[in-house]
Amino acid sequence: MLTMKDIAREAGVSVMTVSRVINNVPSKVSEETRWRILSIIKERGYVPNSSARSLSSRSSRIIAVVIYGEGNVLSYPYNADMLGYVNQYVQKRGYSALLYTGCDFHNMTRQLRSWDVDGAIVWGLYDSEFDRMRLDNKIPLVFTDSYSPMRQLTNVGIDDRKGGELAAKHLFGKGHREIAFIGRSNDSPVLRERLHGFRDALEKEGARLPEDRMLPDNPGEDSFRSFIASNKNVTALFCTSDIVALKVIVYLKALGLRVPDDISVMGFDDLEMGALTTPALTTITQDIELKAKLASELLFSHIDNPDTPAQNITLDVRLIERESVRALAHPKSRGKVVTL
Amino acid sequence: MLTMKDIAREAGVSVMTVSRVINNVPSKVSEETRWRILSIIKERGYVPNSSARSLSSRSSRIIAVVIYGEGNVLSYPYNADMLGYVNQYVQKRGYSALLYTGCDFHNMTRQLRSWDVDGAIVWGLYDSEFDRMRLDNKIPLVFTDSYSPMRQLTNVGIDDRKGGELAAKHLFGKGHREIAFIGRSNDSPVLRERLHGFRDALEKEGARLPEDRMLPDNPGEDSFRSFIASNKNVTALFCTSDIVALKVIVYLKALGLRVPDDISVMGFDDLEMGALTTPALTTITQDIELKAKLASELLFSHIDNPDTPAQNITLDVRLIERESVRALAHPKSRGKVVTL
DNA sequence: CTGAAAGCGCTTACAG
DNA sequence: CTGAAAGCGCTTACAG
Repeated sequence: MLTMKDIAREAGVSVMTVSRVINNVPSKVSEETRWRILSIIKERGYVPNSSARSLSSRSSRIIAVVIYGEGNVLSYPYNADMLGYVNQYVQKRGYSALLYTGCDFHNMTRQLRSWDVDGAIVWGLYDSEFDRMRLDNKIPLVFTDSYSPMRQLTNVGIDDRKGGELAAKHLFGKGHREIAFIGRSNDSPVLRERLHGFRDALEKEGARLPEDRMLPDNPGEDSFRSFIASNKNVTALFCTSDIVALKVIVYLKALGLRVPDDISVMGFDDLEMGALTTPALTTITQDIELKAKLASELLFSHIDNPDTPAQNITLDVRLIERESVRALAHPKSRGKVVTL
Repeated sequence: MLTMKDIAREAGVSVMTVSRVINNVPSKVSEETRWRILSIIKERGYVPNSSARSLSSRSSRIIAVVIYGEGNVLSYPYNADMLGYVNQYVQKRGYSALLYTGCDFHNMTRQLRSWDVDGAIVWGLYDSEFDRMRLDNKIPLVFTDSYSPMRQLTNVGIDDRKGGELAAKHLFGKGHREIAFIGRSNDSPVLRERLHGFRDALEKEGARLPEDRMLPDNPGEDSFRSFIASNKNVTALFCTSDIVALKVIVYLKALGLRVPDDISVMGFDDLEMGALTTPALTTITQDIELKAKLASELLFSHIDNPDTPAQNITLDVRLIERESVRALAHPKSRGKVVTL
């Protein structure tokens, strides 16, 4: 391996001078020696050793991206998109991204510590886990979509409650009164917020969302089928993710129900694929790239200046109307009534 | 930061003994001291510093995952899926995954060298780049989907040619004679193979694929529109990726053409979303998880034993018939002829 | 079974 | 503008 010492010897200087040139310490090396050293470095293809650098400077220039979840979390397009954008910002700043996925909390913390990462961007956990994560690590942490009540936590989220409201108002405005919610969860504060926004807006309009009109986050085909069978007058479904919405549409098709002619379906996330399906999905959109950008920028400002105050940013959401929700001529009617 | 020295002092031993316990050097430490040291480590939450370890042992236990491409490469589900699986295998082996995406060849090589990665899994490049990548780096490299003619290159790919053949036979078998190919590329050997397999099989059946029946990999809506306008008797399209197939279906819909009633469409990749659309996509499937697994295993066997011979593995592909291809009653007819 | 010494490739802090 | 010394936290190689 080519080391700084080799470059120094060839240039006839000490390693310190080479180090200064590499780290661009301003006006501490004469232009002439700087140039000479630079050309030797280039010629030899010398690359400084990051481990040595990390060890002596106590800064690894590594950012960990932690996605908490089971199985292949990247097969969920939202996670993949986020990671892709975050990684771009991390690289642009000259840092390296270390990927960690899984549910092994202990192992995760070990990784962050052993590599002495300069910071981490984290998502996929629930409240208490976020907190534990913060307490276990003294490095700058930026969370995404956390609803932890803890103070001093830097987070970038979206207005999940408003997303739920927008969905409710849209469906109601299209004449729907008998509506079901697919995405009930006791664990996920994100889904809880979407539910509350949705239910409150519905009640404000004079409609209701009883307990038996809710299905869990990712229902199997069987439970979905019996749900539909016992809720024959439901005319619209709000799913808290696009993936679930698309699955539900497939289930409905198997039941002989057409979307949106027989029943309307809404999603949440605005994944690219939602625009490519038939019918194209009406959904709630969030700006994933902006979220990734802000999370990265917040992290770097904490790294550059540890006194940066904690911030909790909430990004706006918007409704994207496409084709999967139909305007109801006669509220309360479902069935093969074609309205064109 | 807590160091080995701290643990050693507290246990009343030298750092060497602590090191031996941590690295599980067999039967070199008495059970009693081992146990004492272990409990102190646990109690204090000591985690060895990976940079120091890497520096002195000349093994970083880092695997780089390099995805060559512009923009957010992870918004393409295939890349995301692969990365997710590879990362799982890397973590399972106790290694860390460093992610590198982009097109900056020079920068990429610097990263691999500066972190002294133990190996890398690479995809997304074209032939000559694969070769340069190999020559520039002396670390174990496993490629994916490379058609580099170079010897001594370890690669896991799929039978792209057979994929093209399967598509051609399927469309022909369904009565299609006037068929177009969407995925022409001068750069990508993968697409070239799919084309050759497709065209050869078509010609063997007695059909033809003239030059003006081909469109580039990711055609814009305008060029696609004029292509369709000037090829009115085409009854089926074979797209070399599912994403393109789904986009094409949207374009067709905008033109008032229904899939598969008016025109049939096939994809390639078998992305999860292809099963969730209407019509569900008929496509060529590959086992991404297996590809990731084999690539990881090959890499680790090269890391563990540098004398492992280079291998080039080709995985099989299969046709998945869903709904986007229609059986033609009367070959050469296109239009609003409903056949039910 | 255990330890003292040297060294991995850098940077920090000090001196000139 | 330049350099000699010390040290970052480990492991390797040797000695006992």
